[in-house]
Amino acid sequence: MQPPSFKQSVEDIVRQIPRGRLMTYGQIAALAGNPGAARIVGGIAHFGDPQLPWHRVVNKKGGLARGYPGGYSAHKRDLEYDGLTVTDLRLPIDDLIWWPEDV
DNA sequence: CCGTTGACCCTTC
DNA sequence: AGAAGGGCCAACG
Repeated sequence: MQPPSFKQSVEDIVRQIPRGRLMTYGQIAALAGNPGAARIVGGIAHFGDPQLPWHRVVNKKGGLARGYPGGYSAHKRDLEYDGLTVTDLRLPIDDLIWWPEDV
């Protein structure tokens, strides 16, 4: 059987991000088998499955997503709904970053 | 098949 | 500390 497409892998990973935890685009890309394809993850975020918790995906700086529908406010609100605290459009990713292995 | 695109990342000024 | 540029690679038309 053929390996799942990159897009498929990314969506599968995002789906597993637990509430209150975060992952970076580059991190997801690497787990999906393509380190460096962080931009692709962003593209999937925009055109991929809207049901997935994309609000738990942030960039390496811990900053909110640029093209998030509704803007930073919407993204921030969704994160706070997960119990997180957003300060100045940024997050303490060092403490919130999550890896599937942490399960 | 080829060119363009992008919710990024890294190095450098 | 912030701004600018180049690189990266799959998806899409």
